[in-house]
Amino acid sequence: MAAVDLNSHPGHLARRLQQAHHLLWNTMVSEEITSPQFAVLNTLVAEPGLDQRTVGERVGLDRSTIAEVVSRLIRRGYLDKVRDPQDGRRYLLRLTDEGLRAHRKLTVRTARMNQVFLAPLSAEERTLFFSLIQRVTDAADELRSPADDLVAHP
Amino acid sequence: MAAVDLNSHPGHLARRLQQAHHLLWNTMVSEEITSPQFAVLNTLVAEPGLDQRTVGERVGLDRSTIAEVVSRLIRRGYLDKVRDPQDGRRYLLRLTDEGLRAHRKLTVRTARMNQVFLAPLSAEERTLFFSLIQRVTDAADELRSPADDLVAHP
DNA sequence: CAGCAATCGTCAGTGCGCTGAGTATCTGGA
DNA sequence: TCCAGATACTCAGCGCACTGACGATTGCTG
Repeated sequence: MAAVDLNSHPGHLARRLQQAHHLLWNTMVSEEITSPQFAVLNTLVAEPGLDQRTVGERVGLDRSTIAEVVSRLIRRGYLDKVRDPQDGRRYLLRLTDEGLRAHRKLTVRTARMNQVFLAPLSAEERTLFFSLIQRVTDAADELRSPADDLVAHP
Repeated sequence: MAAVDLNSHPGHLARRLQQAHHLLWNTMVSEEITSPQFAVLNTLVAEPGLDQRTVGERVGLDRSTIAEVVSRLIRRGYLDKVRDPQDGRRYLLRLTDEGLRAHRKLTVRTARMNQVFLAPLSAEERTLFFSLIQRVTDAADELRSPADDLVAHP
């Protein structure tokens, strides 16, 4: 009766999009390393020796989740974790050779997968796809921390 | 060095979009009932007495996950579950009065939340947003079960 | 310089999401 | 009629994701 069409609910669509992606990732990229794990490796390729919290911030994972992801990557030998001698609260993260090799292999495969995933869209549509999602996400993120940059002098 | 821009990875963006949505849902809709739980309630408003597997199919949850979601909804008194007298393998699901009330309340709130969530987009952009995501998702889903409808005579 | 607030990380608890293995039930064909 | 395959559900195991509470370390300030 008063039921709603879930296809007009962005949250529902976001979930389905992620599921579809997860499926494709598993078949085309890796069953070992997940997409968030790849994101962590990728961040550490760009900025080796980053601390755990900052890595989490770069890839969009909270302190608890990044801890779990990192511990799995360490368990599998892709990462090293050492205490920061300058600041005993921090752990500094660095890729192992194995981790670097894994990142190289996965970079190729994810590129292929993204091609397949985005195949239904034209070039302009892909650009639109990215920018629409990013605008919505960024706006929602700012609702959490309203105008941090304007409060540099508290 | 060989690091990639994660913002050109649809999987990464999908995850961030869902996170942003989750955040807004918690603050604007409910901390009790989650978005997938609402999807289940909504499906049963439209089609009361559906069996568990079919509900899962409607909202896009596999057999294991729908079982957990349903059990939580039952525990909180929103759902009833009875064996199908016609087919002893099935469980038939039905909303309680409490479940119906919850659905009504959440319908209003989700509508408000979607307004806020999509606020950065114009009307045409919203339409585009929905259709782009849906086209990508549908295409990926078909890679799993290629042309089921053409195999009606195996 | 002593103490207190901020910061980094861990842990417990809850919930979503998937696969693979196992059980009960049903259905169609030899 | 009986059994072999399909179907519905459960359970165990893994992984992502968040909050709130906690302990350790640091750094600022009185």
